Amino acid sequence: MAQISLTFPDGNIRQYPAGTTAAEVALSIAPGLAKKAISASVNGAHVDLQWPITADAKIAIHTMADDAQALELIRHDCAHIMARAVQDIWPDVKVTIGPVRDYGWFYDFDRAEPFTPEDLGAIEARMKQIINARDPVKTEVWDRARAIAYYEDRGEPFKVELIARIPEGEDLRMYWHGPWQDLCRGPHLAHTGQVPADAFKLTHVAGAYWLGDATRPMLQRIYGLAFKNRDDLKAHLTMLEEAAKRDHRKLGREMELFHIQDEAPGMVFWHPNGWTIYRGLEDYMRRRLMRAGYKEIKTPQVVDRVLWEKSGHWEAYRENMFIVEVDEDGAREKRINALKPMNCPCHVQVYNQGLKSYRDLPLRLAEFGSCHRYESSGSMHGLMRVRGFTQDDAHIFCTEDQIEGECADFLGLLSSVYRDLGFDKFDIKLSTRPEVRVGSDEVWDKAETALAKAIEMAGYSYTINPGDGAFYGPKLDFKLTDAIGREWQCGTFQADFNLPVRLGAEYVGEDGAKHHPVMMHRAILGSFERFIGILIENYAGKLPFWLAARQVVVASIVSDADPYVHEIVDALRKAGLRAEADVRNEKINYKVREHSVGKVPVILAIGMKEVEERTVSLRRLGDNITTSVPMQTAVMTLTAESLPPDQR
RNA sequence: GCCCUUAUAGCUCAGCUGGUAGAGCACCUGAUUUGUAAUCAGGGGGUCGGGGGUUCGAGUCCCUCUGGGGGCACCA
Repeated sequence: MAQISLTFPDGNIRQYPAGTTAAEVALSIAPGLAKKAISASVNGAHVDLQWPITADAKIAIHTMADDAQALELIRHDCAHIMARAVQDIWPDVKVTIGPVRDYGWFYDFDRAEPFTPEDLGAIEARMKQIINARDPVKTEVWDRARAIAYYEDRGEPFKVELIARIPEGEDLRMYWHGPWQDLCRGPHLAHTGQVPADAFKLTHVAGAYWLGDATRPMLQRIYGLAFKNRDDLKAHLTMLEEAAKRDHRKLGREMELFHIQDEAPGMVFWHPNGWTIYRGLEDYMRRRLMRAGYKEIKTPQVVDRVLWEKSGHWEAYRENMFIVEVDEDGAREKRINALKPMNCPCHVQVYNQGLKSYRDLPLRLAEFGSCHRYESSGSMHGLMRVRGFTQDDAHIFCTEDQIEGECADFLGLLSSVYRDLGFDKFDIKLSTRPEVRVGSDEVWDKAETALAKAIEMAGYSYTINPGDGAFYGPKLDFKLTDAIGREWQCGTFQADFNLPVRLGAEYVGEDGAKHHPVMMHRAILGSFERFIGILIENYAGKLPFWLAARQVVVASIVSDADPYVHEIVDALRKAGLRAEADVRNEKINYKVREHSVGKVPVILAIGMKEVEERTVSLRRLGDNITTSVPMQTAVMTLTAESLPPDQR
């Protein structure tokens, strides 16, 4: 039998007969390792222990100590065990697919009746029985005809369709968890008992389209979570509870920031507190943009459909536009307008006023543009996805040669803004030319290279999404990471070779001829609504002092202190701080609690001692220590702290 | 838009198998002048998201519309 040589992580090389399994390799090293082994990596591919190794390779044996591999196997086996449990209980349910995802897995089933929460309990119980049975996991490679015949015979049409979608020449692997069988590319654990019986949980049921295609049947998806041990599961559940406490919809109500009501779904009613935050953020962005050489403009919200037809939006996005009809006296036809879904066509109109020279470029037009999009009912979510929103939008009209410089400047601005707002980490994704596109290959080459080069020069790394660019140009997407590790796509920088041509934007070049500029669409926050939602969740409502709606509450302890309380509030307000007096007839405990719950960063408590000494008792949110400071010192300190980051 | 689910006082929630609604907080009034996360007492407040139906009778069952939530699809 032919020999193969396997290279271990420590550099050791050993010879084995071809077809040796990873289990046999582990046993050849040490019986202890064989016992602990759960899977192996062969040339970087994660495979199960039964996998025959047929050629020279690098190999690593994994144990439960290898988190990434262990969790993948546990979650993947959970998916199979759950599917088996479901078919044990309801034999007529059809199975489809069940991948590992996030902190667990899901599995999609075809079943006439949806699963109920009680069903989940029954499934969990059955899963535990399967785990405790320690059923062996077996695998075999089947040929297509046999696999198709098998599934047709068993009445599993989704599996038959899956097989048809697997490329010819690729092995079809069958897995058995005890008597239950599933088509799967693996890898899996050696027996069901290796899945910790107390470290998984079925969380919820949801509908999901077969193959993610809205024209295909809707399946019943069950989501589950799985970890290596009970404590990890508990820690994750606790984390989820913590995340729920940060929910901006909940905090938005508690902190009296905004509300949304039935008569205007997806539209925000900003309350005084919320609007203060909004304005703070807008003022900050305006200063940053002005400093970076942008010119602010304001364009109409209601625009005749003619413009949207010219820009191409009418054809592509009419379904998602709010239409405004006007019945003008004597007019044969109603005039049809649309609420603008985006600002760019209007910005081109501003650009088009007056003849532009190459000397005018780059021209950076910014707008806090109020846009409306008729988002589908199921997609709306608090502030995160709304129908009426305001972008920190701008369009840079420039030449192809200026793309790189503009991109570099934009990167500098974006990273600085994110840092100021408390986000130190963000990822960049470069999406390159799709199959269907406008513009010559030379222009695409130039633009893609310019974007990549600008990122590299700035010292950032990026990933490429090949073919994911818009038809009109390549783009960068920026995803920031929040305090609890969630990612939010906010910033974007997109080249557009199309719209300037469609809407006739031109400039006179050095050569005296007319050219179309490139238009760079760009945003840093994305939408103010959504970004404020992200800020609230990132800070769990405890916004930085400069953004907090109510910065200071001055609370009296006895009513004899009221005049002094008002004097302090006046002094703070005169210094530009957002301060309020609380002279209600309540105990200081009550006031401290209420304003702490309301996330007020600073509470000044005032009793007779403070009145006599002309001091304040200062307490910061989250601390339960108080310090006694002279009133004037407190005003000065807090004033300094209240400066936005760009003004310090 | 699709699947599931949900909609009871300002908020959070209770209301068994159908017989015309309760609690805590909030609010108002009074007492209390209080030292850093909820002082005590009293009071007002909802016809149960809208519409339709079944029934002698519906918050409670059915249909439908609207909104919310969890996902899927969508996201210029």
